[in-house]
Amino acid sequence: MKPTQTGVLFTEIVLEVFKVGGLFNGEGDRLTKEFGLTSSRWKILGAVVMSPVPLTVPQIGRTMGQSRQAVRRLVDVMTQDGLLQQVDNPNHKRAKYIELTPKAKEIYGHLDEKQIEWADGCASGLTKKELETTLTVLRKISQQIGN
Amino acid sequence: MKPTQTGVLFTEIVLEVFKVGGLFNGEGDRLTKEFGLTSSRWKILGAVVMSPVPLTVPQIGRTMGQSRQAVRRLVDVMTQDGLLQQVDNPNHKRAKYIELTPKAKEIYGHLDEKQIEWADGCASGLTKKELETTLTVLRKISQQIGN
DNA sequence: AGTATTGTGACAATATATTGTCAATATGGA
DNA sequence: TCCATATTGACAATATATTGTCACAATACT
Repeated sequence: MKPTQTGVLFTEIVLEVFKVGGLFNGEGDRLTKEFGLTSSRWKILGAVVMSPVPLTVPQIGRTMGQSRQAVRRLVDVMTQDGLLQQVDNPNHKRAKYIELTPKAKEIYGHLDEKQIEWADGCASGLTKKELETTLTVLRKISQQIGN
Repeated sequence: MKPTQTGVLFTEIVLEVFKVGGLFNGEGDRLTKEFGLTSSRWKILGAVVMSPVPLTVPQIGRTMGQSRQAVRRLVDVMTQDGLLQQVDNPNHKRAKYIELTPKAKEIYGHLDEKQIEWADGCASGLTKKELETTLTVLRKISQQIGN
């Protein structure tokens, strides 16, 4: 079987996504270091902050495209570290709602500032249209694969 | 500080890259399962196959945007499994060249077939132009962050 | 109501990956 | 040549993440 033109392009995108993902993780670690966080823990905070409704651990996992066990572990560590609270969920006896502590909210605010500067820097040299197309394509891929 | 329009877009792309990366990894694991491989090990094979010149472990790492230690570990395991050979490098006493064994070459061929079908499926519904823009943007990001 | 299916926490095993350190090897420049 | 710097393998510690299993809780369906 011969690859189609778009198929080849797609393969190259896959490899580049892996690479860029690794680089983003490194950048996230760098930005969060002064607050004693990591890229992964920051992402947990982000998922909780962004959601309009309170989230449980498995829901955070689904938002991030990760297993509930991976999120479970991070949430437990971050609860120990005084960044998250697990509060009762009236709709479910076992699955608690996850909330940021005041300490975490403050840190998240600082990080948001830094992240905005960083993102602006990264996005310079790229047009709005290019970025929109990229986001659209990535989201379509995400949906197609299964989410 | 207020985020720029492109900055916000960029942030969304970051999150989507993480998600899609995870999904790609899952797909890679699925495709390679019947050959006893994983996504990560397949990527090692790909890096070696694609390169026009023989590569050392750290060079594979740089190609993939990964630490040499991560690649080192996989290469050692795969050598044990009879997939890779580490041959003398006339230019360096310690850093050997990494080669595929015949067994690995055969598996890689089969995987390439499967991957082409998969990529074609994923790319359907996306135009060539969209994919090209996406690849270009991701590569620019990769370069900008530092690679 | 009763039952089958799904979702969840807890726990364990394993895979993947980064960071750090040290000694040996290369490399580039005075 | 000599020396400072960078690269590499070896080893260790730690972080991240998936898969699997089990018991319990919630849900859907009859």
